[in-house]
Amino acid sequence: QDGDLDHAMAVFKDGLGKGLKPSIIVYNTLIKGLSQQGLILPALQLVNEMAENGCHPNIWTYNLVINGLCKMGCVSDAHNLVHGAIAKGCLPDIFTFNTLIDGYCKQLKLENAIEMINRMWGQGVIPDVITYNTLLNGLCKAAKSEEVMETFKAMVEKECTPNVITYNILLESLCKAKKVNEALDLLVEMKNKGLTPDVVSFGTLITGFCKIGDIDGAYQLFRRIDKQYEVCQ
RNA sequence: UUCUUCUUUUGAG
Repeated sequence: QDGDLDHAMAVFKDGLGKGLKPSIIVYNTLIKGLSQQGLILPALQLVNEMAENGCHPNIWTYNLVINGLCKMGCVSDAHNLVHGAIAKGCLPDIFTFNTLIDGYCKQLKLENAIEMINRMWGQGVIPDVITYNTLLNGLCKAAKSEEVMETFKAMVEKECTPNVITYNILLESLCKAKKVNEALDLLVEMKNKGLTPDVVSFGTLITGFCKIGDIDGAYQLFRRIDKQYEVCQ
């Protein structure tokens, strides 16, 4: 977790040398660390070796490497690894799909992202709030504000309940389209839905007001943060 | 007593 993989690997090898049997959790932890640092080949090497020590990679194991690849922007490699996982009997789960969808969205390959969502339905994996948030964020970053709102409606129709992160993305999308007043309305709407705007909600709005040069509006929002915390405490 | 996925804000050019 601190990113000190050299140390972690040293301890791991030391344990192996002393005849200790690693658990799959130990493997997954190491694979996560390696993958997050972009050390994909060493990570895959562990994936290949672990069976020898009685630990068979599970879908979590593959998800960690898939995530590492996606975060590096190597989404097609990630997609290939999904097929590798399937070949080893590990079926993609909601995490696999959400990770890949985020990878495509971060590359603004939105058609690919949407295609993955369709494929999820086909495989009986139901898109969840994270799936929709991920796609909404991709559409937002691509400045497709109309499609953001359409997708938001679609998720509600599919009985997927938006959370604070959903609204934060919508707020950013509206701010990006310079529709700050609609964003303020949305702040009210989220409260009506029982959701409490958080520090990201306000930060997003304040940035939006600043970008259109409305410093007074930004400052008023800033002062509202204090009020909200007074209510909470 | 969590091994995996989603949101805002930064600098330089």
